[in-house]
Amino acid sequence: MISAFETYLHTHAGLTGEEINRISSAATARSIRRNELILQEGQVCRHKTFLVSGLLRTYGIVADGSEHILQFASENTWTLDAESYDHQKPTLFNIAAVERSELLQWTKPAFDRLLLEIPALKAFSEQLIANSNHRSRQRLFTSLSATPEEKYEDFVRLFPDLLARLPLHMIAAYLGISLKTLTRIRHAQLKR
Amino acid sequence: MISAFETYLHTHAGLTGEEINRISSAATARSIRRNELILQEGQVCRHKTFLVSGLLRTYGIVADGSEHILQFASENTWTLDAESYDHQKPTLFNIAAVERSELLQWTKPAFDRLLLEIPALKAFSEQLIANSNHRSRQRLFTSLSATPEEKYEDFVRLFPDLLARLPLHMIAAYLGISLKTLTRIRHAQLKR
DNA sequence: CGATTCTTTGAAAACAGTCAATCTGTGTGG
DNA sequence: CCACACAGATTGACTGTTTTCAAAGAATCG
Repeated sequence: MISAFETYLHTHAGLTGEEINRISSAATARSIRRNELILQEGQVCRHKTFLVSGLLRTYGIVADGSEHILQFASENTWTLDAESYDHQKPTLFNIAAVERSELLQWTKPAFDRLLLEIPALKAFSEQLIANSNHRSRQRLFTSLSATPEEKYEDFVRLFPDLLARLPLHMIAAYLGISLKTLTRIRHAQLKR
Repeated sequence: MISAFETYLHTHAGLTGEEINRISSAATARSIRRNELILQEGQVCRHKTFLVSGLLRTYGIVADGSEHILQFASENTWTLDAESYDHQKPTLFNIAAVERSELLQWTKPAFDRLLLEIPALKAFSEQLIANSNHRSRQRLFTSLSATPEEKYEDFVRLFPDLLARLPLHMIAAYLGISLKTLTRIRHAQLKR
């Protein structure tokens, strides 16, 4: 489990073996079951999480009880609620496992220390943040401008691998459309 | 015009006078008229821009010709297309003046040098990026979960000062609703 | 002051959402 | 190993809202 992470760091961040060891050994491994929460509304996000295997979703619940999904995270990606983590204040969102998942986690003090000690990790981190912002900006634009059908096609294009792993109601909650509309779209596409 | 910027840096970034001078003197001042573009789809975003006065909007145009607004920037805020700026590649968006505006601009090489030379500026920069990400995540969530009426109320709450400065069709393009719906909402609220 | 831009309104059509029932497949516990 | 329960998917009928198209009046910019 650690080794999958080390391979990831090696190929994506270009760190030295010694640096990678330092980062790995500061992590705690953890395994969670389907539907288990790693962050709950009202709590403070105390860890940075790397997903070795499995699938997580970040979602919020509004007044009428409906769930809306901000993000999916799958193998070899990171997840957290940045706002809550950065300022160590209560979050508005939840992070839960869609599938049984294997995680590595760092507390904020531990990771902050690593960032100071390892400039290349800091640089890699900034790059990840920039990517994540870019994606969220892109998604906001789609959310503003696309029809439900285009949103679905976009999703299929961007996350072909997630399609089979997610129940449709979660895809609908991610796209901001109703489950009914999503089934209608899929039905219409079969005819093509 | 420079002095308004220096006051801003002084109160928000906590830099020394010498650092502030260095930053100011690397900037180019520029004044633009209503509807003038400072970035156009297909171009590379070559500058980081600070808005001394006025109002800008960042928008994209989709296949059917409709305009969707990602962001407004007003006095004492920064604007650019980060994706295009970071990688110096063509942008998908446009940035145009809603009102006559006064800008300060830095080229990427110039600003990158400042970031290296002035660690406090780097830190301040990271903070601005984090804030902007947080806002865009928040907005994505609203866009997914709120009704048109809630979106409008949110906008009024967040940007009370912009309300009178923007034509309604731009507010609608920002909220992702039709102009007709926006007028309906406003009409309904008068009755309360 | 003239021209453009902006706002409001109406009528009609399109679309997505809600509610409710049924069907399917999967997995768990007996 | 089977039966049952449960989560997920699909469908139908209906409702309500939003959009589209179009026109006219109001306000604002240059």
